[in-house]
Amino acid sequence: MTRPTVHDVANEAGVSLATVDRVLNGRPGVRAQTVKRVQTAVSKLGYVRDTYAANLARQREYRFAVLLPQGPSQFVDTLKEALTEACAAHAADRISAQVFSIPLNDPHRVVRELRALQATPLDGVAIMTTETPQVRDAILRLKSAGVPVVALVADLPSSSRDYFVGTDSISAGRTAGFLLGRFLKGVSGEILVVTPSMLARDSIERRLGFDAVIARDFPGLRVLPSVETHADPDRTHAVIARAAETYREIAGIYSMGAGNGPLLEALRANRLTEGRALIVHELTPATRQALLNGDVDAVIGQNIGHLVRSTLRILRAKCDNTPIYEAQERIRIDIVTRENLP
Amino acid sequence: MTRPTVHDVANEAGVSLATVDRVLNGRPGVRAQTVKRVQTAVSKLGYVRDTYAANLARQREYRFAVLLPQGPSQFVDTLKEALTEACAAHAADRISAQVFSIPLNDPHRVVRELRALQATPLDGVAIMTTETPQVRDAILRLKSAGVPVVALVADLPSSSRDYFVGTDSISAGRTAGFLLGRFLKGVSGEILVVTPSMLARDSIERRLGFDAVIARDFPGLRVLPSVETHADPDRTHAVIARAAETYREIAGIYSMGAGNGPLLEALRANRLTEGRALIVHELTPATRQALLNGDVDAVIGQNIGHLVRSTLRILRAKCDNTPIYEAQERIRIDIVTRENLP
DNA sequence: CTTTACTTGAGGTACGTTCCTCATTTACGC
DNA sequence: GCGTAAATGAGGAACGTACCTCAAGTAAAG
Repeated sequence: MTRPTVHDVANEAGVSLATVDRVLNGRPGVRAQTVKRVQTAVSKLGYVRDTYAANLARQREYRFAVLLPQGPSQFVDTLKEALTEACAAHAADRISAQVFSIPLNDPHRVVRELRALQATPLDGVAIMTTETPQVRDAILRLKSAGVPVVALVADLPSSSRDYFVGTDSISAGRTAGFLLGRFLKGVSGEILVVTPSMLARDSIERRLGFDAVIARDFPGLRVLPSVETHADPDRTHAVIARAAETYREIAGIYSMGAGNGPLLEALRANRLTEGRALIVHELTPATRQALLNGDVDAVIGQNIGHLVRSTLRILRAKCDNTPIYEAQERIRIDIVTRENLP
Repeated sequence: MTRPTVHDVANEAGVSLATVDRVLNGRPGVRAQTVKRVQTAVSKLGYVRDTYAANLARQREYRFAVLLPQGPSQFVDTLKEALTEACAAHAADRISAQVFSIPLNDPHRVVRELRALQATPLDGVAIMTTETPQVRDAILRLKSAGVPVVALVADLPSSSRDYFVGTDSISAGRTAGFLLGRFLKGVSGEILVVTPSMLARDSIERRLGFDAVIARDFPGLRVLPSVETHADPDRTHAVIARAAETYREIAGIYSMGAGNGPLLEALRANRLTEGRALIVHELTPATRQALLNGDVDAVIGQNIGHLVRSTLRILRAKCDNTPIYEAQERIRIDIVTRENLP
C-alpha cells in the first residue's frame, strides 16, 4: 500500500538495514551474492529512494560555477538573466550558481579563472568558450579533481567534458538552409552568409549544414563565401557595405552568429533587408524587434530557460551520479517567426 | 554562512520556534505584529523553506488523475507515453499519475468518470476534453472539493480550471498561416483547410488566426471553406476526393487537427501532395514520416514532454499553494521541419 | 479583580535517509 | 583449528521541517 522504505527492503532481503544502505550507496564490504539479494528485494518491492529524505540526510549543497564569455552580447546577457532566475527558483533545492566572465581571446586568463575556481568549494562547472589546448588541459584538471564539467552552448568535443548542453550546430545550419530555401522557392540568386568568425567551431558546423541543404535541395541558390565581422560594429558596417556593392543578386541572407544588432543596422543602411529572406540565430531584443518589423523572417534559436535548467539538472545528476533523463535534456532547435514569438 | 533555518529565524525575530512555524504555515493564533516580526526576520536572513525537509516531514504524496480522450489517436498515445515516463522519473518525488480514458462524445460518461474519481484519494486532475455544461459542472464540483484542476492541450476557459497547459490556438493558427504564406511566396492559388470538426474550440481558433494572417499578408491566397473529416478515415477519403475535383488551384493545404495519417493517405491518393505546401499540427509517427519524405513541409507542434512535466509541476504547485514559475511553464509553439526534427 | 479568550513558549515525536561506531559472525588460507 | 580479514548486524545521531500537546503569559471584558 504505502511506499516501501529501506526497512522493508531489509526485511524482504533478510539482511540488516546497514547492509541495504551499503548496497544502495555503493559502499564496499558486501558479498556479490548479498548485493544481488538486496537488488532483488528492491525491484520486487519497487523501492525508490526518497529524494527528500536522502537530500536532507546527506546535507547536500550544490555550488556551481558558470563561466560565460565577457563582452557585450545580448545572448550572454539573456543567459545570465535566465540563470539568476533559475537559481532563485532552485534555492529551495540547495542549488546555487555563480557566474564568472571570462575573456574570449585570452586562453591564459581562462585557465587562470578555472584554476582560481578550484580554491573555493565547487561541485560543478558549466562553461561556454571556444576550445583551445589550454582550456582542454584546465578542464582535464577540474575533472581529475572530481568536479563535473559541462559545455554550454558550444561543445568542447575533444575535452573531457561530461556533457554538452546545447543544440547541434550542423542541424541548426541545415534548418536555416531549409527555411531560407523554402522562403525563396522559385527564386534564384545569391545567399550572403555573415559570421563573427569562420574559426569558431559552431560557425564552421552551421555553414556545413547550411551548404549541404542548399546544395542538395535548392540548386537555384548560390551561397557566397562567408563575410566576417569579428564581432566589431565598425567592421560589420564596412564588410556589409562592400558586400552590397560586390554582389548584386543577393536574394537571401544568413547570419550565423552573434552581433545581430549592428548587422541589422548595417543591412538597413545598405537597403539589404528589403524584399530579401533573412534568417539569423538566437532570439535577443534586437532580433525580436527585427522579427516584429519584418526585417527578419525567422530566428533559429534555443530555449534559453530550458538550456539553463537543463544545465543545472545535469550538473546535479553528475554530482549525485544519478542517471540523466535524456529526453528532457535535449535542447531543441527552435524556429521562431513573428507569429510564434514566445 | 550556511543556510538559515527556522531556528535562526526564531532567534532573529526573538520569538519561539512554534510561533515561526505558525507564521510560516499560515496557522492562526498569532498577532499581526508578531507575524510582521517573523516576516522581517525571514526576509532579513533570506530564509527559504527547505523543500526536502518539508516534504519529508509532511509526508506529502501527490496522486493525480489525467483524463484523456478515448479512441485511436497517435497524439494521445504519445501523451500517454510521455506521462508514464515522467511519472517514473518523478516517483522519487512522491508524484504519481493515473490515466483515465474518457469517451469524447458522451458528456454524461465524462461526468460519471469525474464523479467516480472523487471516491479515491485524489490531489489533482488534468483533463483534456471539449467543454460542455456537464463538464463545467463536474469541474466546479471537483474544485469545491478542494481538488485543483488543470486543462490540458485544449483550454476550458469558462470552467473554473486553475490553469491551462497548452499552446494558444490562435497563435498556432497564425504561425501556420505565416509559414504557408511564406512557403508560397509569389504563388497565387487556393488553400485547402482540413479539420476533424469545425465545432471544436481549437479548430475555430486556429482557423481564426490562420485566416487573419493570410488575409493581411498574403492577398494572393484564397482560403477555402474548411473540409470536415469527423475523424473518420472513410469520410476523410471521400471529402478529399471531392475537394480534389472541385478545386483546381490548390496551392497549399492546412490540416488543423488530428487524423493526419488517413488524411495524408487520401491526399497522396488524389495526388494532392505533389508540389504543394502542406502544414499540419502535432508531431506523430505519421507526420514525422511525412516530414521526412517531403510530403509535409512543417509541423506545428507542442513539446509533449514539456507539456506533461509542466502539468505535473503545476498540479504540485497548486496542491502546495506555491507560486508557479510562469516562464518555465509556457508551452511554446514548435515549428518542426525535416531538418530540426527532435 | 476575576474571567475568558487569545497569544506565545517549551518540548517533544515523526518523516526516511545517510553515515558512523562497534560488535559479531562468516569464510578462507595456513 | 587457528588467526586474520571480510562481511554483516545492531543501534544511534543527525538533517530541517511539520505538527502536536500543554503550560504560561497577556490583554480585554465583565
